[in-house]
Amino acid sequence: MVNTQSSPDRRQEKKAQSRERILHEAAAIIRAEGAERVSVHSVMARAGMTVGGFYAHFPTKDALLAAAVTRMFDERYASYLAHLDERPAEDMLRRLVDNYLSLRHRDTAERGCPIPPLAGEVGRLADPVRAAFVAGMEQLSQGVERLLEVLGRPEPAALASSILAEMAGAISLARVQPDRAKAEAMLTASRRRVLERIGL
Amino acid sequence: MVNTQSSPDRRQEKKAQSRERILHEAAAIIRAEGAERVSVHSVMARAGMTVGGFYAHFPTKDALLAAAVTRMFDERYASYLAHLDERPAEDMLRRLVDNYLSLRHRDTAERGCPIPPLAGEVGRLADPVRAAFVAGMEQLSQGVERLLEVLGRPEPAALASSILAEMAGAISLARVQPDRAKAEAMLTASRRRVLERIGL
DNA sequence: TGTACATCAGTGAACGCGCGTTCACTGATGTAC
DNA sequence: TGTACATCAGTGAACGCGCGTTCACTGATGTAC
Repeated sequence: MVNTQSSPDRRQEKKAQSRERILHEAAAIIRAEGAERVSVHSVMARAGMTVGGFYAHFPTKDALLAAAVTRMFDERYASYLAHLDERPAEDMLRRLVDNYLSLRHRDTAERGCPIPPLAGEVGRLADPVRAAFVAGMEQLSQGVERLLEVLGRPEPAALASSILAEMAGAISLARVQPDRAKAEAMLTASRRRVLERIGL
Repeated sequence: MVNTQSSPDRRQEKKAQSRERILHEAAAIIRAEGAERVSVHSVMARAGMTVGGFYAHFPTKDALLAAAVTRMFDERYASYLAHLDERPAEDMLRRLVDNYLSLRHRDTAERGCPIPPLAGEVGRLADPVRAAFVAGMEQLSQGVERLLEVLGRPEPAALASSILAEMAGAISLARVQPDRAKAEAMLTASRRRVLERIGL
């Protein structure tokens, strides 16, 4: 009965796809170059459109940034956090730490964790952007806390916070260090100590 | 014999003072708002001058940023690093960690450590700026390593790197968190664990 | 000591450029009959 | 099925603004004699 050939809103669907592309490109720029490097022109060009069309999707640039930050956390962690209990807590934590503190993560910022590139500058951005960031960060922290709780570690919330701080700091500093061997040494130093602190 | 009233170069001295003011203001802006927020106009206005005069002191804005980054590390750590051996290594380390992971440090970014506000964006700045940052960071890391060595801790370089990553990450995340109590909990969590890992 | 000239730190207007946002428009898609 | 009109996602020029840098200038300080 439903007309799929030319449904009531094929136009609406097209628009939703455009919005997705804008969000995706904004997220990639933020991760690779920081939120202050996102310009309406650059995002729209990467999404295959021109500047004027932007305002059919978002009321302001800040609204885009807030939506993009939420999207970034979802892209990287929503699936992980939704399936916390499907494998042993040890495996889940080891996977997180090994992926995070890897040269691969250092070298592919445009698909990496949103925290390191944003931590320094998000405090200066509009409130909704900051709020989106804090919400994503707390969700991740609570997920780690839950895994540590399952393992029976004491003070799981404090340990989760401490570990997240070290991981985010280590990736930031490893990305600044142009000497690849030194960067790897930093990541290895943190990876071993984080795993040890978790008890793995 | 030396004429102090109107010495050969009182003008040169005045100019040096202007340069100091420019550097100091640039450093304050970087720490409080990030390097991308430094504009020639804003720095000169804060230093009590106008834009055009800037180029009597620095050839480009990037040259200012590089000099300001070096200055920031010197202001905060040169004296500390020069007197590493004057007090027990335990005291020196405890002082560093307690000062670093404090609400006070979180709330006074404009006089704080250069690493947290710069870690995320220095990779996108000009090479000399990044080089100045890496040099400052490595000096601090080597200072901590030396103190850990004195205490006989195993793998002091790796432990220094790991601790620095956690401290920088924790301050960044605590600054993003608008809830002061939550921020304090994060700092306390990291402070206790860092001190424990050092063996204090 | 007094005068004439040289120096140069700092001024402020101007440049070309990229920014976020606005707006009159176009043209493909959707609806009404 | 065919035609006339409505909708609206996206275009691209324009706006006012702040940016880094340049440059002709000013006027206080320094030097020469």
